[in-house]
Amino acid sequence: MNCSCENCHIQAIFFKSINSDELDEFCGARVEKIIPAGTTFIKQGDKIRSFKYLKEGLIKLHRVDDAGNKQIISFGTPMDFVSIHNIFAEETYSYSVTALETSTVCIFNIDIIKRLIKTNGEFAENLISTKSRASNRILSNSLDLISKSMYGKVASVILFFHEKIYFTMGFDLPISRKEIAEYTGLSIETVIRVISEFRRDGLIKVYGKRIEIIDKDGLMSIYEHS
Amino acid sequence: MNCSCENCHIQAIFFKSINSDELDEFCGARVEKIIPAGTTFIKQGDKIRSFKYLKEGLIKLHRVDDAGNKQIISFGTPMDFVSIHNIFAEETYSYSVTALETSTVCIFNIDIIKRLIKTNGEFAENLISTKSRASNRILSNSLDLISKSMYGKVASVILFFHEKIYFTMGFDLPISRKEIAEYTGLSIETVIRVISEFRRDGLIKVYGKRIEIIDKDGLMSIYEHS
DNA sequence: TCTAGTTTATGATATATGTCATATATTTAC
DNA sequence: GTAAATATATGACATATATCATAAACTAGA
Repeated sequence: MNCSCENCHIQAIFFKSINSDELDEFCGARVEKIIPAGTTFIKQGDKIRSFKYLKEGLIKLHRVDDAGNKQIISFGTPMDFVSIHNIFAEETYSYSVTALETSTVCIFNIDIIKRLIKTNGEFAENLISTKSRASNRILSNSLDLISKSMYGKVASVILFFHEKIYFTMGFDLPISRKEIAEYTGLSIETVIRVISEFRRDGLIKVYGKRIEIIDKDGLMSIYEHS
Repeated sequence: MNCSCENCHIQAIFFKSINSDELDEFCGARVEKIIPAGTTFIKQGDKIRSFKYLKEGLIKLHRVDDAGNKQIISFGTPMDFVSIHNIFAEETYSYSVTALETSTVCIFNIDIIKRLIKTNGEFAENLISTKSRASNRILSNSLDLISKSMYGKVASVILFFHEKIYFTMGFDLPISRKEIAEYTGLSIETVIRVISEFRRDGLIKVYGKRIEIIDKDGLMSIYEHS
């Protein structure tokens, strides 16, 4: 068992600073796990016992806030290092992680990561950069939502899946209207109504979860001008 | 010039891992600067040339988003390390920093920090923890705002300054109604109206910027139940 | 195949929030 | 100290958004 997977972003981005001895130690303790869509494989409140990396698939970060409201924090692709947001700050996870599509997760020994930080300065620097960029991205998306109207919020979700995940004009939304509501802070009915309005205005076509973007400039203009 | 300031959080929290030789090198290049209230000492888009730490005072992080809207990201006390959110992720700042009260900032050579990360593993680990906790706090506040009504949003601002900054029932708000609007995503008029309503309902007393909390439980209940 | 549950959808209506107008109070610039 | 700018405040009104009700479409499981 090693880390020689061809498409592994960890290798490309994260461990360019690791020498082959370190890589062997690191990957010797690696476990690869396939997570079926819909499975919650990290639970808010659980003790952090390992370092998890999304090798393939699509996941959502979500939490229950102090008032008991369910809330989606962000959506993640293999470019994101699933468990890095909490791992060095807290003993337990402050969010849950659920697979939206069948996903592959690599599970590493957390002590080896911590030892690497201490012994390999370049690794530490790369980890800090990667972590910073990932959390800046999440924060920026969250801040965007605060100041936008329901149209801007829903447009931002559609554009996110188009521009960051699927890259095509037509795609199947991997989340329900209810999840869009949990992400944007809108009510379900408002989300559905805005989608219907986008459809009536010829911005998108909708067939259940299937979305086809017809007027991308129009959507972007709505997103930008709230 | 050294780092022997008695109340320095950097020493207590951040540099417990630094030996005296490293401390000398680190602090030899330190510059201390007094920032008058209202001064913007980090500007969004500026190249990151130094590592800045808030020794004393109160600051706000703010940005102009892609659509050109002014937005306040968070408020910071000396417990926050001002420039760590961007420093290892980007070449330039993605936010501005302005003093809300007269503040003292310690400015360190950024290359020395980067060298310390590479040569001192414990320092690197402490930096990662500190940074994680700070950005988790900011994100959590931002997520809280997304799902709350105007009452919850304004209550959260009042409770923040009471519980995190001044600790007394009576205090002077360090920000204007307009800034509360920029932080919460509400309009100025809505912020003013909600504050007036809290006053009429006997939750707070208001004399311009002066706030006195009369019914803290009531405020917290509003915050929690939206 | 049927039933129960969930998801999507829409209308009617109530409430929350924004916009525009205006007035007073406060701060800033000269 | 005065004028101009900014901040606070409130009313009237328009628009955005939530809530409640209902129904059709779509799953999941027996």
